[in-house]
Amino acid sequence: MKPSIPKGTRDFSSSEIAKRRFIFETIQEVFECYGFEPIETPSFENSSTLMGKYGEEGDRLIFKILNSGNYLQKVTDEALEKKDLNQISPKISEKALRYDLTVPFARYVVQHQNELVFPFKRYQIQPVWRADRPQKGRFREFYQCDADVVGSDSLWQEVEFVSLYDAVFSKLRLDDVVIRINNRKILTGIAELIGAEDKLIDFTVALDKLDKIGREGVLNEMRSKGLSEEALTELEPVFDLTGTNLEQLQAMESMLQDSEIGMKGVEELRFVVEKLEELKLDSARLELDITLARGLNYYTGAIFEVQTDKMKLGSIGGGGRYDDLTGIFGLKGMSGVGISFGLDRIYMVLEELDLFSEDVVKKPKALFVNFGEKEALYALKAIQALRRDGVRAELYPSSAKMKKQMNYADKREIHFVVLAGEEEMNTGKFGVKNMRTGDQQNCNQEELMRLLGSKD
RNA sequence: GUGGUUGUAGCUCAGUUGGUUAGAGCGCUAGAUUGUGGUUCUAGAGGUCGCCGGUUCGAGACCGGUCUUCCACCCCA
Repeated sequence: MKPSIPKGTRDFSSSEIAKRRFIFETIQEVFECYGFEPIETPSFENSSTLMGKYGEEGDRLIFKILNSGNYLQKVTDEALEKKDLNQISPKISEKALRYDLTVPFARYVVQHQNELVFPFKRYQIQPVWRADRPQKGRFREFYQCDADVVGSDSLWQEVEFVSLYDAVFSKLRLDDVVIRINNRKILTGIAELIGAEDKLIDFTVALDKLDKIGREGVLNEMRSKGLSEEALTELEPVFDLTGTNLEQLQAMESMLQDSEIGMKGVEELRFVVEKLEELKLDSARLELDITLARGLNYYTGAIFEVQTDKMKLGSIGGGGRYDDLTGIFGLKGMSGVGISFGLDRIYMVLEELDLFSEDVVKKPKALFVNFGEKEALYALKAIQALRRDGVRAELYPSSAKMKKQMNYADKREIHFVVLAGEEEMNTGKFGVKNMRTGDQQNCNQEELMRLLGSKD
């Protein structure tokens, strides 16, 4: 049997782990700096918790877990005969793998509402699974790093999240990141204005594709979804928006005069944009984009999407406000807003741009050559002392040929090889070879500690 | 879910209109070098050609199916 792993999953080498950890730690540090506290939820939930929360498309992409035991027991012969999946699926599968972190979080908030202090700020860094077809930057198992606040409808939270995005990407030295921002209320307002409220989802999904399929493409898609020519004509000004964020908002304001919800959206966006102009971003750019829609249908206010033009890849982060996410689990009137970082895509970008510094990968500092039982014991005494000082040191496990041991050190890129044979033992010395320069010197244990204990 | 693409040694890949025993580079193991890695030289090991079926006297090559890789769409981080 040829060993393999499932489609869309990956093994990680130690150097990849080191780099991934660096990203995790950076994000985690910033999350905590902004006052978020960690939680974790199970990797699988009851199907009923997840199903129906991500739209029809989402349901298809949820990994369902087959019941244990005789999972066909509850299925009627009739349903089986007809191969009626909608009937069979819920009977044979009652659990499903986590599809994102937001819905489990909503469940968590409702379930633990009495123990939480609101506004509740949590972050969560865990893998999620999607039964998607893998392609560039798209995996079936990947990590999301989420931070959300529930129990506050303050727009300052939106301001904080944009600032948080900026802080993380600045720390990762990934500059020229674009944070696109929009507000669902504006989209609703536009739909209202052109008389397409009932087709809000189709409308926003089509509009979102503007940069991909162009103006005509968008109009065609809207036509095919049943929007009237009249509506499309009224939409024209949206495509012609230009100028700064505030100028565009100005234009939207005059356009949405007759839509109460639209005006609310403009007002909200203006608040966020204005405050961030005062506060200044470090390296990211905040860009108002009226065409930004994002598929998830629970967003009701601000929506964010983070992209980098340094690499052709989907978004590396996204988020938004949802006024009633916990409502479906029975807790009404709880507004939440949150953002997510796509770790795996950020990794790809940093790798592509060669932004990982070399020292994220921790190599052992010293390998002691094994010359035999007595010498090995002598070496291990020094190794123990080094380890107490936090120096990564080890002994070659067997007294193999010198060439083999040296070769081993070389391949693992170990900085120093320490040689202590009979002669060194008798004089209490150690031969230390620097594998990068090839220099070799004799020293006593004290000097050895100083040499290997130093930075690099 | 739709369309395309890929699969030959551990890795990267050659392999002619179908024709004997399927190759190269790198890597690996050993030796040259019994206390010194990288460089060099020599020798060696390593392949049911993704899998199943079909066409043929004969298939790594052609046909069908299936799995896999990567890419695009849908959708998304």
